Amino acid sequence: MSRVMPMKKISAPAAALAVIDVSALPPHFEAAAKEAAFDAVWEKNGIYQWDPSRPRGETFVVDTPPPTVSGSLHMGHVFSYTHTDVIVRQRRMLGMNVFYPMGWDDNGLPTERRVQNIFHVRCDANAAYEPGLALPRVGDKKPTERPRIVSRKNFIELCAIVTHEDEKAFEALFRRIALSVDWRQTYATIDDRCRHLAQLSFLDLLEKKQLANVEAPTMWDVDFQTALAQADLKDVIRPGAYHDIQFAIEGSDESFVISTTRPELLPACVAVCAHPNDERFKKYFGKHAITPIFKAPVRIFASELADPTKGTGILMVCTFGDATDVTWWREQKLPTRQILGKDGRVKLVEFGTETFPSKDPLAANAAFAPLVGKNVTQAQKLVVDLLKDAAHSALAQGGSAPLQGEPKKIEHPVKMYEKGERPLEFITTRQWFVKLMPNKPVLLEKGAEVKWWPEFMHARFQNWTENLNGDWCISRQRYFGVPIPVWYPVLPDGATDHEHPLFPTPDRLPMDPMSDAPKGFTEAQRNQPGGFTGDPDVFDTWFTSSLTPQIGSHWLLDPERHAKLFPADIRPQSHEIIRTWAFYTIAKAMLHEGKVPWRNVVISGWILDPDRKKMSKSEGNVVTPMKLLEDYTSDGVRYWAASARLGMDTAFDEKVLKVGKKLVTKLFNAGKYVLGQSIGDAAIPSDASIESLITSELDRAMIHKLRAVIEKATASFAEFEYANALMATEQFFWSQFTDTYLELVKVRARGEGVDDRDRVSAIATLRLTLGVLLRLFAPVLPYITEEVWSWAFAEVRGQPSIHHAPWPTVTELATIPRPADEGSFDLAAELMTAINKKKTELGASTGRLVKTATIAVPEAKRGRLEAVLQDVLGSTRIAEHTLVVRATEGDAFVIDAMEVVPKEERAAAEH
RNA sequence: GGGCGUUUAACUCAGUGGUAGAGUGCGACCUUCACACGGUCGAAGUCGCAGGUUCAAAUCCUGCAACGCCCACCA
Repeated sequence: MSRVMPMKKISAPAAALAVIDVSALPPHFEAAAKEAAFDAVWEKNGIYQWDPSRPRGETFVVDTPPPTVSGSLHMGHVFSYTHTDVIVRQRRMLGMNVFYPMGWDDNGLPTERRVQNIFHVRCDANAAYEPGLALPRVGDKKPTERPRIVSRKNFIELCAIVTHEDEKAFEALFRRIALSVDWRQTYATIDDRCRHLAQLSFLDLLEKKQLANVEAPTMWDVDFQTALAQADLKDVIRPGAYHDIQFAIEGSDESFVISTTRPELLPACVAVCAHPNDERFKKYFGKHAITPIFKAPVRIFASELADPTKGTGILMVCTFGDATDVTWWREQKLPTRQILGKDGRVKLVEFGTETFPSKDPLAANAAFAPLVGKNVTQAQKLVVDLLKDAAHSALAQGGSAPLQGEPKKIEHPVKMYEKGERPLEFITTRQWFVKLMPNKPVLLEKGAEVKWWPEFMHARFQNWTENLNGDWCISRQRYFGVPIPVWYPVLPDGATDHEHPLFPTPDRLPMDPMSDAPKGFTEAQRNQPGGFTGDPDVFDTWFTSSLTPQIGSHWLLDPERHAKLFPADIRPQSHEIIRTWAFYTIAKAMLHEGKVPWRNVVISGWILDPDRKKMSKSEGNVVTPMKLLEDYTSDGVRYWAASARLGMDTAFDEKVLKVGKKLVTKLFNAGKYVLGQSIGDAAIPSDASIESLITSELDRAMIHKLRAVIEKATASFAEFEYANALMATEQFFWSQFTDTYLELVKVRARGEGVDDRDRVSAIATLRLTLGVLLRLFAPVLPYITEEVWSWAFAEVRGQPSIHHAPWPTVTELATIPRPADEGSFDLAAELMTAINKKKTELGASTGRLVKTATIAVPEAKRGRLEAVLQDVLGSTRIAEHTLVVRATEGDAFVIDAMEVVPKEERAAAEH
């Protein structure tokens, strides 16, 4: 149904200037109703759909970040997703075939944790599957009984229930904020296609010899009981204490003191180490030391890595206290004395054996026995107590207590899993690794091939890549994830043969080695001597997430589609996951195809709360979006997001939302005014174009300023600086268009005392400018611009949705002659301001009629003023005027005298 | 310890060599025929600090400080 009123005699330009029935419009923009209605229309008309038939060159591919479906969205999501959408909408208007998919990251520990809490369950991979198991939700109160044990399959089903609900809620919000996603192009990181592609990725890396399966000390979280990669870590400053412990030199009565923060690892001590140039300890290198309590002989060696200024300058190497211990263990080929189990508790070991030698096994075992089963904190207390006992001195001849003095409290950084609560341990386990260390130079090269916006974010990538200190551990001992597609033969003696893993052929993917049998075996042979066993692990979630460009393009599953969608054009993301998501995605694309995954990385900043802290769920300072969307409209919220420049952290500020809402209202009203202006009885040649009707100097001068805005906005968008484009457009719209131009031409548009030609020129200019401004605003304000567009432009221009209308160009305006004087518009505005100022000084409103005014005009402006003077006098309602040409200060207009119509006379004068 | 970013009006932020800007807030005035979810006018800043380059510096260089982020080897 059209809002455009029927015209009597329709010519092309007359139709373009058709009047809308203003009285049919509501007094205000009914945002909530319109948002829902437009979403439905856009969906029905498929205006955000990617067209696979168009060539790559016309396509704009987005590698959308799949949000972690974690229950609720906050303003941080709205913020960064809007940035992407604004860019995408502008590219679509440029005529590009946009591929804008949406994914859901439902893999991983956060989901597991939530499911455990929601249903109060724990997963046991060995538990039997219970078909049709339905469990109640436990709610918020902490249940007292133990969690119910469920099988891996049941657990995954519960995860699916929870994530699916979350996806619905996310989609609803994303639609509300008008993300122009092609909702046919969705995926979840646990779905068949993603599992398929992740497993294909694994097989491809295997074929390219970029994988390793090794048993080695690995960073381990004792709570989650899984291996971790460097990127999963955070440093946390924690309290600790230096414990000074006396060691003896074997076969002498000499001793030295080491300083350690981890005395509980004393039984795991395998060596002692100092700097090669350290005169204090030079004499000991090559000899053996004896540990206190356990009386283990350990090598004393020299290493550049030892810092003579730290502690006492000499330190104990344990298996494993930290990453340096691992380095020394490897370089020095030290023995392994693992005392911590996967659960982070001390496990039973026996002293006086080859692995745990001791000069006094009886005493050592007696001292060790109470430690068994204790966690690190408890064990430390017990060991410290033992060290206070002189009987445990390392010295053969006996001595004082091994612990010298009181422990010295310190604060030091400790490596922890980013989602964990206890420090990591290094525990020897068998894991799969992707080789990164040998590929560092190529990775840096690829990182430089990608354009980073803002550019300085590239430094983060370089920094991280240069400092990488290990390969990528991709196996996780979890349940909810993509299974690693591997089996191992079980030898006749029942041992697992890790040296000869069995892999599925690609045609069997996606698969789960825990329920599928390898070729040549039957399910009955699972875990039997001479049979096989499945790898129970799943991939690191980043192993799948790092394939998002390939997931969108279907990669090996559809090479033709892949060629059209890979590499992507932009990867939008936030800066804290450069080391993970950006890094791993670059690594995968490089390892698989020697390519970069995308041409541009566009980095959004963070939303900070008013105290400038990152807004995050764990901080409890989250502002929920729904209320704000209701109060300020989606466009208002999007305005706020689009006001922040790329990469800049922004404090959340409701004032900016308010400004956004005001802009929406202003567009509604300005649109209503412009489209309600009638040309009256003016006759328009039927062969005239709307551009050719623009004949007045002021109008041409206004159009000329509009050209500059189009150029500025277009250039800004090319560099993803949507905020600059918005600012330029907004500034022009508000101060030049509504506050100035609209006021200057109102009288002329009404046809008061002017000829038809000038009246039509004003209306044509209003229309044309509104049409351009709406399109310039459309990427940021999709709802209000679509609304105003629908009143007339949609029909007149034959472009039903503004979001498929062409982005404005100066070429559109090429047929409109330049103004005789480019300064005409500013000159008119300047005089209007001077008159308004005078009225304000007189206490009169700007709309008050002026009987007479005497205006001092500087000589230089006199001639130039001629062409726009009538518009100024009309808009300022000056009935009689006298121009006095004279010099003024700063060549400004000066109102020498003004007589306004008194209030009481006004009513009479008006009619 | 290394790197990056930020520092401009009360607040949120533009401004990369040429007379300090916007919006909000504040003050005064204005029921005006698109809009009071409005309009007009106004007050308000040693551009973090100290040096330097230049005819000229918020802008370029050097140093420092505060705040934030990323990274680093937990003895």
